[in-house]
Amino acid sequence: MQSSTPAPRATGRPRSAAADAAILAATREALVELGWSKLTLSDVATRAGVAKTTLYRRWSGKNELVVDAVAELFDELELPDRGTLGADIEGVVLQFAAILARPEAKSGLMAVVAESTRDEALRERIRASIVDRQKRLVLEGRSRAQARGELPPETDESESSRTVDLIFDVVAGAVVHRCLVSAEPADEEWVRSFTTVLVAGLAAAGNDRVS
Amino acid sequence: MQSSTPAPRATGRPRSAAADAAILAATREALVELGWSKLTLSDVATRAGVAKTTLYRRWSGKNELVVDAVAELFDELELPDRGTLGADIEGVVLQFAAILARPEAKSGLMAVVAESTRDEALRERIRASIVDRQKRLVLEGRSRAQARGELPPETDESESSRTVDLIFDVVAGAVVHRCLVSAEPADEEWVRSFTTVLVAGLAAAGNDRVS
Amino acid sequence: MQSSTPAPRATGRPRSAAADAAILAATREALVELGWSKLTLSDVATRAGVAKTTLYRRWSGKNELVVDAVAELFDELELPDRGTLGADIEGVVLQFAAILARPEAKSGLMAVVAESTRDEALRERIRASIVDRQKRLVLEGRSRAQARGELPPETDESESSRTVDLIFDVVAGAVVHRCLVSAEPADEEWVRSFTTVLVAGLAAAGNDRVS
Amino acid sequence: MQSSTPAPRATGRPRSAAADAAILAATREALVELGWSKLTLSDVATRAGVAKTTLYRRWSGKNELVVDAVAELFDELELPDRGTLGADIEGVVLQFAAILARPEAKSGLMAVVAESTRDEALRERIRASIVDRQKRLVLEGRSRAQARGELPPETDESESSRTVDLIFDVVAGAVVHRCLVSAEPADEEWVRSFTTVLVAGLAAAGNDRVS
DNA sequence: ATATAACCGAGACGGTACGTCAGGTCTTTGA
DNA sequence: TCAAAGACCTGACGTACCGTCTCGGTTATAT
Repeated sequence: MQSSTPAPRATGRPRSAAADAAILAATREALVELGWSKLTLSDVATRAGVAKTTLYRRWSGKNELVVDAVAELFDELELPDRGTLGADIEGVVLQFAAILARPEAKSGLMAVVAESTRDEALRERIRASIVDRQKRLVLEGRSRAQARGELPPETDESESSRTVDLIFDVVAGAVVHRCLVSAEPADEEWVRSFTTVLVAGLAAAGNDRVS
Repeated sequence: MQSSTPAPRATGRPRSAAADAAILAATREALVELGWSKLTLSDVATRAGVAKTTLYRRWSGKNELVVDAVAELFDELELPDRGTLGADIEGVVLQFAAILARPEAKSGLMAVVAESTRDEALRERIRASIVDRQKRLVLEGRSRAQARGELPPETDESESSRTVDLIFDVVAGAVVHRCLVSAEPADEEWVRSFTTVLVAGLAAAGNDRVS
Repeated sequence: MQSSTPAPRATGRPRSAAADAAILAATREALVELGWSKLTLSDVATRAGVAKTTLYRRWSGKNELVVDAVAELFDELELPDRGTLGADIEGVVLQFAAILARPEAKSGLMAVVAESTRDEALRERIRASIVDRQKRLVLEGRSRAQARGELPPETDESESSRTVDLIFDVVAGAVVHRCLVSAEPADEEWVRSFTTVLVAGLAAAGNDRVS
Repeated sequence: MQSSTPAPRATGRPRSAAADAAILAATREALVELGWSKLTLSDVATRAGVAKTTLYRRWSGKNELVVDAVAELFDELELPDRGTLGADIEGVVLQFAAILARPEAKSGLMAVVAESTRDEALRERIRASIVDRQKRLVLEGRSRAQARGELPPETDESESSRTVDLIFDVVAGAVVHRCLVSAEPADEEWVRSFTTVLVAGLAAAGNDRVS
């Protein structure tokens, strides 16, 4: 996850593979109990049964560690085929909201995003590990909708890319804002209202574009 | 701003009014230069030409201070009448994006939101100082649109409130996500695309509701 | 002991006087239990009931702290008047040996001397706090011996100073070597033998000089 | 030097003999550059082109290693026959002072002596490798002086042994104190003064004893 | 005018976490 | 079996910031 083994090193004791998993799990556990700002790397090391130096050998700091720990949470997202675009969106938004309801995601995600405003490398890491990784859901949803005839096929590639980005910003932004800032549950009712607006908007905007 | 002076205190030296402003300004300055995580209260006190104790006498900690410092930034938002609902939204969204482009807002806002996931009182403070305070823009925009006949009038009060919240989550969430997570500029092109989708969605959803 | 209050500081909370004494006592205690190399400043701070920062605010490091802690041990040396030069020397050498027999002196003194071989400032501190401070004993002993007619009066000042230094090197060096390197007790028998040689040597060398 | 290989080991790869010399030389080099307290075994291993494990296989720790590295320095001492007891002593004292002027001796010797105050085994190692090894010089000097008639022959064996120890403590102690504590050069003038006192003291004390 | 009371600056205080470093041990590949 | 490499755990390092406290001193109102 964190580094693609730049030098394969033929000699010396190899790094423990188990340590990585233990550290990430311990990080999530600490996020749940303490939140991001009270999470300390010493504590994570202790929970993982690992020395602090081992932790620093693999991650350069708290932010990078938390990104990796949180990123794993979002990999369980998937887009089940529910028959219509609206239903598909509702399904994935509910999953997304469920993940954001977990304290390790809430506290960790926003904190690293905040940090990333002053750290270009961190922003890239977040984008690579979390954001771009989940855009697959938008792409897949659109393909299905196009196959069903709910949305018109793509004509312009850069236009297509911009639309994916826009949808992602709207969906992810709205859900995050609902869950973290408004601090209201993104329950079925809210998700249905939101999806209604979104699908209608997409359809109208799509028709505008092609017409 | 911070607390409504529970006991008015008739005697003793009154608190310096100038100090409050100096501290908030120093806080924003420090946010620009250092970002949230490297901002220290000692440093803010020094910048403001004030003792640390003076600072702690007025704010209980870093989070509360930053909320107040950031909240002032959003008070300059206004909704100029541009003739149509879409143009009004575009105008306010551009203003919002301009504020979010400033480093003191970026770094500070997300950080306190992250902290608020584990601090109920802080969340309330954010809501009172920032979120609810700006919902006026949504309310005013809707009134104008209804007066122009772009949106149907309200019938159900709780339904109305839910819609305001939804719109706020969508607008604020999308812009924040665009600016901070995607880290792309919310320029006129993006804002136009976003507004198109939003207005179409609202119109369609509104028609659904009244029909 | 450590600093002669360069700036009397009119403002701010004054430093606790009790802390200094507690820290030096704790340092000696730790020297007894752990020895120099296993003594840690964290441990000293804990023993003294003081924060580590308080300790670092007053001493720049382990070496300086130990010098001050050990220096106090030697202040109890005195030169009782026993009637003859030889008896006076025996008396003070026995006292010196008694101090060197204490573990806090043994371990601490040699360690800081070793460190001082690479630290000019530390060497000066040792000289000022310990060595020069105890040369008073040599001076006083010589005065008495001269008053009794056991030694001839001084004629050349720089010669006089060199002689004091030589005697100090011989006395301190021999006792330290006996106690720490040879690790044999500097008991009455050894002290008598040593004093015999020294007094005879001084008398003969003195006679050489004046004759 | 360090241990007499208790089991000669008939099988497996034999230990590199060159490594021992390289390690001791690297240790002295590191003592010169860094001093005892900043010398690290990792660094010594790197300098010697050897793995840390190889080093630990041969020495149990830093102290033992430094004792062996320093001990070799003193083996070059010898007692040239200059015709009189005083001249012989002057010669060897000047050699001793020259060795102590070298940084690897200064820093290393005192440090291990300091450590030895809390480590019986280390004290024995120092005594065996350094102290007792150089007492040969005192013995040889006395023999010559007796042959020349400068000192009376021995009568009592234990008395003889005590005298050798006393002389060694006085000579070694004074020179060490002069060089390391007083930090003044043990130049020819100082050595002459010291020798004058010592020889006169020995002669007078010896006459006392036999008379 | 003179208490009284809360304010102010400065800075020391007891803590906690930081990120680094050295000490020794263990685990790998290779000679 | 030893050697080299390097990851491992432990624990101390010296620094920085936290939030509290103790000073000497300054403004206000309330007598």
